[in-house]
Amino acid sequence: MAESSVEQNLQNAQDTFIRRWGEMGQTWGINRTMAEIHALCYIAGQPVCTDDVMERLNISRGNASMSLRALCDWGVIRRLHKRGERREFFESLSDVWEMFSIIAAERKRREMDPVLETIKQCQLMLDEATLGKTAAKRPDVQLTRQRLASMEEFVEVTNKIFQQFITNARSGLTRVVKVLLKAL
Amino acid sequence: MAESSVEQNLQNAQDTFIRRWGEMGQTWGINRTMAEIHALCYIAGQPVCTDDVMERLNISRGNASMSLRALCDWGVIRRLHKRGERREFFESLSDVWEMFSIIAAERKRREMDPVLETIKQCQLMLDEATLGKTAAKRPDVQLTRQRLASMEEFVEVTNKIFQQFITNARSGLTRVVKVLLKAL
DNA sequence: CTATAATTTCAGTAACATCTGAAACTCAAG
DNA sequence: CTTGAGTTTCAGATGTTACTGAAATTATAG
Repeated sequence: MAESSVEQNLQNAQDTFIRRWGEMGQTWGINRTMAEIHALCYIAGQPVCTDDVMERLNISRGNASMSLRALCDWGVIRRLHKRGERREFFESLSDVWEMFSIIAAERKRREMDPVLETIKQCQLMLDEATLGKTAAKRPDVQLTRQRLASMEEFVEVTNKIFQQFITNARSGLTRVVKVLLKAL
Repeated sequence: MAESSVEQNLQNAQDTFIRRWGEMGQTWGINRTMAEIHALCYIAGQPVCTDDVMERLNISRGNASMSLRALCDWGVIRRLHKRGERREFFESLSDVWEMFSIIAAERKRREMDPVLETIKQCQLMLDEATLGKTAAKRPDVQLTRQRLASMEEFVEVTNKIFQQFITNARSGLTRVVKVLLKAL
């Protein structure tokens, strides 16, 4: 096969992947462009510069700059200086598990922890010390307390699972996964 | 404590929970209002009608109607007729694990499965049969193939874990979780 | 059938998120 | 210092999603 055609096939395969990753990101609350930039850095497998991103995804310099910064803040890509180059380059982490772990940690901190705190707070509003013994026994109060407790248990367990993935990302994640899968 | 005050405390605790749940939903790609309606149905612990939802969350009839329907479509709340009542009521599933499992199943189907399919498709574009033996050996092609493979493995494993949660939601989820937690 | 309660639909609007492009800034080399 | 490649910032434009309210539809009771 001719050189140029190979080039094109490669480009094609990468673009297909990038698009899909962007779509998925969107439904998980990450904006399409950011997800696409990340996918590009990942699939390229080598450092890319701002202009690469702009051309490849057809976006403005401003957008590229802001999104690249945000991805660096998340920690899923890294800034990289090349000797004798004025431009900055960016490269993705190569370990998918590590990327996942970084994202999971952040989302746990930002979303699950606050929910847990809120539930505890709600429970406090409805305990005997606040309402008095008689009021705390009302069926409607009991019901709400029970639902809060179930939800708390759920979030608590999910939290622990997340935590395990996070702390085991680098070294023994495969072990964790294997245990889980074998047990099922 | 006076009756009215108890009422108010209960309302307050519920509202706090509802708000937080709505905020969390938003960052997970579920719109705030839908998440809030679901939270209301869940925390109320008893059937609520459209007007309850409208008053409690201060939204229009149209919005309430559409969102309630969507939640029914998801399967996390159910329509309910009361004898001699013209209005329709809605109640949430009470088992948090079951709700999670329903949502997980749907998201797996809608988001993870297509990603897997796309990755396989990309790999096909870059295999020997398509590119020829020489081209397939180019370092850039090899690199992309390697990255696709890593990502595929990750999604595949995640998929299996999801699947296990889904199929074990009703009966033995606690077992699954226990095994996982003990192993960590 | 008619009257009426409840629900659904949807066009228009409001609110929000994202993106652009140009100006301001940074910094290394001369 | 000056120059210019490279980067960042942000006001305004654009695009997207969510919401309202009123009209159309459906369902129930008499």
